[in-house]
Amino acid sequence: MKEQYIPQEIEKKWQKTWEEKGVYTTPDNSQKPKYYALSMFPYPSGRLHMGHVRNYTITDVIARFKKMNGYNVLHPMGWDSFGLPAENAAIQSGKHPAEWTFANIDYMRDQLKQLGLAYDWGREIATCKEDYYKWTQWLFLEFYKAGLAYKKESPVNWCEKCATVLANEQVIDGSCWRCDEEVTKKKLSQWFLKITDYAEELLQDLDKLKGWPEKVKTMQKNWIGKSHGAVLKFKVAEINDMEIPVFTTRPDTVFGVTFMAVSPEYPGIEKLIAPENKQKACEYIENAKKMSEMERASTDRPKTGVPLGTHVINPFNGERVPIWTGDYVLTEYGTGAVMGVPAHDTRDFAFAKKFGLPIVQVIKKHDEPLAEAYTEAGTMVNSGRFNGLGNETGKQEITKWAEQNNAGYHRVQYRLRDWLISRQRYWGAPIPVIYCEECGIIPDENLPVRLPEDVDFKARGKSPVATSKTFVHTACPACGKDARRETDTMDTFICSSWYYLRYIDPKNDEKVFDSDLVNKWMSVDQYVGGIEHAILHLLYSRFFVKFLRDRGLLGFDEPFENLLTQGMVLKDGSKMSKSKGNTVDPDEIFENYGADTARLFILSDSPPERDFDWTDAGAEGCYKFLNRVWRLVYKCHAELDSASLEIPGQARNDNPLTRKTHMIIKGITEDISDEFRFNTAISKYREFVNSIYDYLKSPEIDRAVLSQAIFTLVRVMSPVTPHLSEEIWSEFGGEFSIHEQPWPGYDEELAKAENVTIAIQVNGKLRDTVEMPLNTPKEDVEASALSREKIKGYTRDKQVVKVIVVPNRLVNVVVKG
RNA sequence: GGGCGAGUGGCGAAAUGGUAGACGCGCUAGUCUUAGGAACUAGUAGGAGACCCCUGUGAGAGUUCGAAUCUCUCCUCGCCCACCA
Repeated sequence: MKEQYIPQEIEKKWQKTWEEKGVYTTPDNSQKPKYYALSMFPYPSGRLHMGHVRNYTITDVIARFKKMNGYNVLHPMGWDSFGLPAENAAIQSGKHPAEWTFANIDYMRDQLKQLGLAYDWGREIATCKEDYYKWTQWLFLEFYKAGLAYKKESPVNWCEKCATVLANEQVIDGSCWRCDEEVTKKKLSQWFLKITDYAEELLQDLDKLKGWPEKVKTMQKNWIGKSHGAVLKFKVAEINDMEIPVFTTRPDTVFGVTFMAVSPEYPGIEKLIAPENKQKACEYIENAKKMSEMERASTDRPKTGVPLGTHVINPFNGERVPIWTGDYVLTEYGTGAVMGVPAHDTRDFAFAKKFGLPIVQVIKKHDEPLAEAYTEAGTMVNSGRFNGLGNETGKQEITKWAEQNNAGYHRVQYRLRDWLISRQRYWGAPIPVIYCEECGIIPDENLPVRLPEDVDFKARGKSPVATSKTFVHTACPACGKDARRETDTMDTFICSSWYYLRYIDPKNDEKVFDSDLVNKWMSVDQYVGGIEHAILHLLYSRFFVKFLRDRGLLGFDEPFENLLTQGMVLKDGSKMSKSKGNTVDPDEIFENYGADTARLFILSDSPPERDFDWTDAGAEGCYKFLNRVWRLVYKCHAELDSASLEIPGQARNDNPLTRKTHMIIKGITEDISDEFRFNTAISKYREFVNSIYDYLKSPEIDRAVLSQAIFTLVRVMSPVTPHLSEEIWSEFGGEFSIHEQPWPGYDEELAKAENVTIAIQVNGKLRDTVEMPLNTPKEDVEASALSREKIKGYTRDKQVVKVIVVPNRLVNVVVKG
């Protein structure tokens, strides 16, 4: 054995050997129970960052641990490789997006290999490759055939900088999720997926996801945004046969309506404008259109609006109230119109105050006059026959009356909108449809519909695909006449909504995947990734699985059984970013310390869910620890006995190091299997190393005990530091590979200390401690505690009221006087 | 404005009703050394200091024999959502 720990040498060596021997190739047919460990696959941006390192190390340790615990583990990796940066790089450098993307993939794959990740590379996929996007297109057609993919003209989110539309989920604070440009509204004809058909199930099934963080479930729940209420219909006074339906969650307040407000984009709003209000109203509507999402959405902006000069009739009391338009009313939610109840809605209150509209209180709890909108529960007043009802009962009674009198109906409303999937970009999967003058929209079954090469990447406002001379014009598959292809591509989130299914059957060129095989492997037992995907990717993937189940392709409801959302990697207390100049380059760490140090450190200081602060000193410290382990093994390598490679047996239980060995195995096993507490598991590595060093100082050393301790150490370390462990293991004749050995077991009895320290409290304050054998009977513990000199000092002249004994832990003597 | 999470040494953190600060970083002193940012030994919550002792987990109250942990009120920070009727 070498005296020096040289990670760069041993890591390269073992990476090569593992690959050659196919240690991480996952068989589909195995007697062992399956375990699917999955990291969120990366966008091939150029090189790995520390967030990737953390994500993939966490999953890797889980995968290795499960494998050692007898599972047939599937742990694949691939590339979310369509997307805008490749296209921007093409514009800047003149390289084709594919060239840029594949170069990045090659570099990053190499980095992943250097990290020593146990991937089955035979299952690698890239969403930008034909053999993958062919099936993305096929899935689109499934949606189309099921009537869940449709084209519609509507106001959509537009990012000028990216020159494309965005889904609602991709608009963050009124800005583009990718480039931060302010998002504007544009009216365009676009493709949508009808995710709203699954709103209720997506909401209900959150309850099934016991292994998901509450936080993520809450975020999805809020995003889906289910609310119960009623649609109430108000007739327009001036126009026969025209009515304005409103959605409200507070039908109980309908007697408090003092105005009606419609959004500036309300369909048919022109008809509602009286001639004398025309100029002002049109001006206001025009203005609203020009405003950005950001401005529109701002809550601290004062309410604005103009009266249209027409009125509606309240079906409940026959009152005539004016119709206004105001940009606080959202076009896309509910019916695009609201009934104004200033007394019981804060927004309506602000609106009414500003424009001097009446405020009529109809829900009452106390007798004080209203200084602001009263939104709590109470009793109905000023509400005709409904007076005196509690407002919850009132909601039902009002809705019932509306239904009986054709004035409205109960309604469940969701906030979730359909998923806008068209993108006016090149580097994505083309939407496989053809437009024919005669036949209309015809799905193109001749897949893949390949991306053309003859395009102008600098095209703005339309997809670069549309500039291709060879792509656009085609023959209609139905009638053979001239037709044109759809030139938009799909949102890349479509590609990432099903990739975990393709890993299971990555080479299938007959089908999207073999359903039996997928049903066998799914669902993903442990999914690991960043919280930033809490809504977007995770919601879309759940939707895909439910849809594919309904198409008969899948036999389960949810893709991800357990979800771990890892925290960010920080440096000096803030998020690593190029602009702040506080990034750490994984390559540098590999070069200076090796992958095992990087892996050890990124897991060691914080639990995986929490943010992790990268410090150079901490990385250095982990490197020193691995050197310390190496030195320990080197120091006693002549003593080590390869007959003791097996799991420590029950012999020599009188030896404290044997007990420690069993205790450590138990502790680490529990830390990792319960909640992936790698940080506390790693602290036990150190504790164990310290104990072994201490043992070396004892006058007599038992070779078998020492050997068992050291071989146990490298085995429990092997998921975290695979190279170092393999090296030491093989050095002493351990069977190849250490990663194919079973996880060490332990003996419950031996994993307990012989003696325990019992704390002695008086009135809850610690006063003394006493060593006692494990499981000493209560009476003996009590007697010995009371006989201690120090305790006698506290009980003298006082009355002992009671004595509480917690076995193997403490004694609390309660005294009075 | 709403929702969720967190607040413990100089720092990362342990402990989820039972001895607060495991393990580590940093720091202090020492050993070895030409020297050391290497290794090893000892120490390290604050106060007081030979020992005993007192105080201490954001603030305050409560439940309990016993609270970092449970309950209530408040403060601070972080994240998510946000004119959703």
